[in-house]
Amino acid sequence: MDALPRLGELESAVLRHLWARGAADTKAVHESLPEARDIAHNTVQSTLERLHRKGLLLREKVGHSYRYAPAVTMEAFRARAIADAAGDLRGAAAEGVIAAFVELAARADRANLDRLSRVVAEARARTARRST
Amino acid sequence: MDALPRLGELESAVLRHLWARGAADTKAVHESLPEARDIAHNTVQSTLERLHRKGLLLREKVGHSYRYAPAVTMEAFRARAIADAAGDLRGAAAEGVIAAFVELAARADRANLDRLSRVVAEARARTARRST
DNA sequence: GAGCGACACCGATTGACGATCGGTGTTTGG
DNA sequence: CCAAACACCGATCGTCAATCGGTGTCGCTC
Repeated sequence: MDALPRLGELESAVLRHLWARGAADTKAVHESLPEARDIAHNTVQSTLERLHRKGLLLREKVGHSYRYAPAVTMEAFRARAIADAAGDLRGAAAEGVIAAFVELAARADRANLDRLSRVVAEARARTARRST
Repeated sequence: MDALPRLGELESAVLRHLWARGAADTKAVHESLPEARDIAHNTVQSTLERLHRKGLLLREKVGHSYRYAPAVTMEAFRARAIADAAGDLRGAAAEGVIAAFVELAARADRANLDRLSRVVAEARARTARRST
């Protein structure tokens, strides 16, 4: 699992759009971009290509144009971004990072403490079953 | 709390060094850099200046040179980086991000499940006390 | 089957920004 | 007062995203 490539503004916007609305071709993406962005069709296409080259989009020929779809879910992407930001998660070094994350999550939404408990329990159950 | 500025390779290395060894002047930082990095004194100085401009380093005149020190702790920096990477952690959107993070942490080190449980419990205790 | 329209692909340009120094001026210690 | 040490300015280079224009190709329509 490589580190995530750096994304530009437009790249992020396009990716967000595809996560929100699912697969789309260049034209659809172009038209759905905020009016503020007065961009040529070509520019959007270049961006889709770049994201495809970076492995963040899958594409499939439909008719004679391409249909692009996210190669990773938004959740997986976020998780990798967090992992990159967090650095080493092994050993004692993980302690501070985990504390920081829990603190942040809890501050954003108290319900996240419950979500964390539940998810941790599920992960434990899964691991236990696998190791049985 | 602004978003963190993007850091280059050398910038990160310098910052890491200052976190590890504490405050230092240009010469000390330069000399402590990996031998592999055959860099001019000037280059290190420019980098220190850039980090200072970005608000990541404090500096104080000592004699006629500067002594640089981190403006934020490594933990605080990491926490902000994670916050930037995680995006919205409120409401249902948090669910996936949390699941992804736990999955990642558990895969890196099984002990992280225990760390998570403990940290979550502590956070809960803290919150409960505060809201009492 | 020729022509047109829709697209993809390639290459060029521009603008940020980090890395890297050289040169110049100033400050400090002897 | 002089020389070494150092900060600061400005220039260059490399990388990379954003942005298009031009060209080639494929499919559909008379």
